[in-house]
Amino acid sequence: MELGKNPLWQLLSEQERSELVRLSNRVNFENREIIFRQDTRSSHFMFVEDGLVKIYKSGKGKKILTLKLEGPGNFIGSLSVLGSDIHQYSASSIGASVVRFIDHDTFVRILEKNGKFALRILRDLSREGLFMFDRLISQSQKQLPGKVAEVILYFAETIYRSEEFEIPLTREEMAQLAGTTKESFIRTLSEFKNDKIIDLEGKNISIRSMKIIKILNELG
Amino acid sequence: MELGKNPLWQLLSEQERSELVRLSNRVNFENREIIFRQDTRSSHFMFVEDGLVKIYKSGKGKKILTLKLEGPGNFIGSLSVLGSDIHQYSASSIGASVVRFIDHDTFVRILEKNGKFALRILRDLSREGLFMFDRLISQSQKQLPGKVAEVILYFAETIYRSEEFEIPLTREEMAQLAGTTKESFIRTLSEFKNDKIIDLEGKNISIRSMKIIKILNELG
DNA sequence: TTTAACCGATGATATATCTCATTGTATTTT
DNA sequence: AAAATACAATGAGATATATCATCGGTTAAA
Repeated sequence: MELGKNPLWQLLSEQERSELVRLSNRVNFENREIIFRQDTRSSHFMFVEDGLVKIYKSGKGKKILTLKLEGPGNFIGSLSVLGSDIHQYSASSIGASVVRFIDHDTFVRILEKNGKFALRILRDLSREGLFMFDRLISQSQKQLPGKVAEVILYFAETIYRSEEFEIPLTREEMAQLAGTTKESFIRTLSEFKNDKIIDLEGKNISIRSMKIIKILNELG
Repeated sequence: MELGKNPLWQLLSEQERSELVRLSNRVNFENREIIFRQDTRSSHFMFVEDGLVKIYKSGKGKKILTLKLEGPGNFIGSLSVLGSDIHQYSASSIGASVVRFIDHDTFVRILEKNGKFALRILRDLSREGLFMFDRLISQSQKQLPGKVAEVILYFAETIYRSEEFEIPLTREEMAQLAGTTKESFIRTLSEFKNDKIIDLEGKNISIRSMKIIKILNELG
């Protein structure tokens, strides 16, 4: 997802776009490499051009909560860059990824000059915020089967758009995405398997009854 | 907090401001009156000019989660207006309040034309998003004493800026703000009272040991 | 190659919090 | 003024999930 191939960038003038390219740079990340770390200064807007990125927040103790996975064509960390000087969460690469780092001042200058573009970013950010709210509310209100079903559905519908996929995360990371412990997550996954709701073999999941998954997700 | 007295509006030209005033209207709400309801169409930007407004989301069953209370000088529901056509949560008045309703198209037109203003809104929205994330994460990770301490601190520091205040909510509403049940909330409040962390008399709370409250809030 | 660390899985136990029930008081409705 | 509803408080019991422990298998390090 090169800069320029995304409809988002169509809102920029040729000059703005070239300025953006000139004053930004692409960075390659390997599996599990950290892209930015919570509590450090946020100085750049970041745009995922390729790969998959994990956005997570570390709480008290060693508790980690994964907020979302972000694929190509999306900004990461914008909320922190705009709303705070300090990153409020961390990001790391899942597999190899490519991220474009855009200088803060450059981007802000363009936002100020180009209202249509700013409005577009505003809408994207709002949608992202609403999505995260729903996820966090799920984590505080749903119980285990609902949480696990939600994670499975997240991979099936949002990330891979397929009912069969290989998860690039460990069980513990999946648990962090669901807002529970790895033991509880594993147990519930096993129950899903025993109940023939999914096929499970290592990191490969195949949904056998999308209907039940959806019901569990809805019911909580 | 009249429109025009807020630094936010200084970013608008005289013409833009008068257009905004002309195409918007102030509405008075009484105690517990609903301002907008989840799952209805979101057509207006709303700006709290006076009073206090409760933002909440109803989940499965009759579970309600209160996201935040919003006072004068703040927008409500912008996330939904920008990121969705449908309100993703509800708002109701706590006590009497005054809300300015701003026509969607008018506001968007100004946002598009005035990048500085759009950027300002973008920053406000980001800050608001980050704040809500923290609250929701608290609700999913903290346990009772931490949750209750957080709510007390919220009133003391954000809403009233005083260590002594009268809460305009019932115990049940406070519980919804903490993300727990009314029984659990009441019990924990009583413990705080017995442990002489707070003085409690009906809806009047006075913090006796801010230090302990803060520790409980931090520790979760 | 041996050792160590990580990962997935499962059992036993502990515990925090929800649910249900009751009671008194305050507030609102009739 | 009486009845009905809402609210605050507290107890007993149920339950979901976290925590702790273990164990085989795999991967990475020494």
